[in-house]
Amino acid sequence: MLRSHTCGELRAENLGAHVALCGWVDRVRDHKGVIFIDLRDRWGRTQVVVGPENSAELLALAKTVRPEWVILVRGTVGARPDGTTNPKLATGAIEVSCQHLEVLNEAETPVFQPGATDLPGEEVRLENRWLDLRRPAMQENLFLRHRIVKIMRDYFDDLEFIDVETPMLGRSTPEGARDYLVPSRLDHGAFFALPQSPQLYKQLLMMAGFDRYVQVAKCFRDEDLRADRQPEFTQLDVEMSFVESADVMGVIEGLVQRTAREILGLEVPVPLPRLTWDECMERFGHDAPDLRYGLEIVDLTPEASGSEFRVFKAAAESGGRVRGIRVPGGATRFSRKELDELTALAVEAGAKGLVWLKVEAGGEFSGPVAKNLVGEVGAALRAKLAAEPGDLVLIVADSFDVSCKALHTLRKRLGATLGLYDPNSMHFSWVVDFPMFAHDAESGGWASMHHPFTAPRAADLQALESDPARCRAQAYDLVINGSEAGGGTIRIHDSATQEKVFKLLGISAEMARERFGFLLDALRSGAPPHGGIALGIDRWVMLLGKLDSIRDVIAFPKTQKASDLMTGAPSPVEAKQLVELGIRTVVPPPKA
RNA sequence: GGGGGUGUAGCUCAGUUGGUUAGAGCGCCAGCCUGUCACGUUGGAGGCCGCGGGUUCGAGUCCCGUCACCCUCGCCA
Repeated sequence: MLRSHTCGELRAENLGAHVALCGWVDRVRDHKGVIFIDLRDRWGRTQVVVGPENSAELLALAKTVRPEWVILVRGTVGARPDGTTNPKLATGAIEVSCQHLEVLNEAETPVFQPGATDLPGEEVRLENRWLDLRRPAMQENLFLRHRIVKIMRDYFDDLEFIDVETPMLGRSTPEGARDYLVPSRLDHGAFFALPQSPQLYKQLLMMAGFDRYVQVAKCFRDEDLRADRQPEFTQLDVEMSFVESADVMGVIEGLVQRTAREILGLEVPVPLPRLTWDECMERFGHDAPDLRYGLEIVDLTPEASGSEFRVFKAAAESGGRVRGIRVPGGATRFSRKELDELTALAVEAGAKGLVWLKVEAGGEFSGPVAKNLVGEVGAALRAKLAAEPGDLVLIVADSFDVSCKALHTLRKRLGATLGLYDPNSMHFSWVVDFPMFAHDAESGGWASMHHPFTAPRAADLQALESDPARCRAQAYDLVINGSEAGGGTIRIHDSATQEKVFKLLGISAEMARERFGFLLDALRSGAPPHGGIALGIDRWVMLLGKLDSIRDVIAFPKTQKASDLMTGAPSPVEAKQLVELGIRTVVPPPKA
């Protein structure tokens, strides 16, 4: 070991100790006769002093040192003179009086200094990720990630879960997200797919009798990216045998509790709040609502259908809904321009428009369409909304889906701009009883809401074929602050039900046999009831770290176009490689 | 694929109505400086104004196209 201590551990107790420190030069303050070097490593920063008591050679050498050089310093821990201690630094009471300085490696002037105050743009950070990762903030993020994953592993180990690795090279399934494909060299024209999740493998591990499985699993989905979505991401994948929904949720609640306690010092009461999917859509318009604030959606369809107001009437008569949000005290908080912006938001979400109404001191509505909502209809609406003078009311009249989308968008915007919640607060909850199926716009048939292996509620088993839309799944999503932080289901454990579901999804018996024959066989070979969940580790770390981007908790993330600015991946490959794989590329001709 | 934002010195940014030689802070280089910690101070170097085309006497600025990055809708079982 080249060093005796790290740059973060020396304190007044170490006074007089002879120490050796290694690290990066964070900053140099050259006062000619005395030179201060801030030495930085993973653990912190320590001030090194070269002064008049040192030889001219050492002083001269210290003068040449530049930021980001890697140096070794030997010296004595000394107290800083009165008035020169630095309370901002953990090591600020002491300094190391240098007796020996060795340059382990010089550094070219860095594109940016990790110790600088202003953050470079993300493009520069990603191109020079090794420099970006030297920044204490980024190191903190990765330490946090490590701690969270460690808690997860310990927690499940305590509960006798077994960590099993599953293949990266698997079989492509056209359902779900787009696959990342890997060509087979030994079987030209055939491809592996990288896992979207280890779903089937973990189910097979249950059928193999492992009972409790856990894995920190890398997953791949070739879909467009967002601030909280990367093409490759990490899930804490969990599966259990002989369980019902409540058992899986209970286990995860224990993990939430332990993580919140150890990471945030927060006591989370369990069981966590549970909302059904239907309730979520009615009250919040979304299946992962942020429950840190109110602004709940109120259904005004019955009240509005009695009105002569064309917009409301049309929506109600065509089977749509009239729904609104009351913004307490909102009447005076929004300018006309801001109300226009809210309208634009609603329109962007698919709504034909937004009705906004202010409740005047006299109790009447005012606003562009208020004249349509006078008298009894207006009174009924206000009563349903519990609207009081000074309130703002936003109403969307449209199909249920559109009203959900528009009102959810508005609710989110209002919650943030009105500061209705403490951004540092954390709220955990469950959303349960998801529909089994949703209409698939592409095929016109049914598509799995979760995945094709999800078990319906026992009560809905009969409705599976007669009324699929009504079927609810034994599914549960963990929601943190309006973010889907995990989701799971109880799985189908008998082949008959599984075949029924495949059929409903338009997967013929032959297709099912070809793609999932092994699963159907395994289901017939003594499959225990089982279920599980997958937690999005990247999102957990982002949320617990109160960060805005998933990229800040991933060491080497990709851009929105799924490229790696540091390595240049993806890149063209040599023709020889393609020949070996039996692949010919079709590059679109350059535009004229 | 759609909508929005950004792109000017190594970094962060300013740049007026189209007008002479494109600026600032930080960083870099050099000088001065024995207690600083975002050290101070003096001087200096450093520009494909993302790229291509156009309009114009004249373009960082206006127009068209294009690329990259970010946010977002679709998409993400």
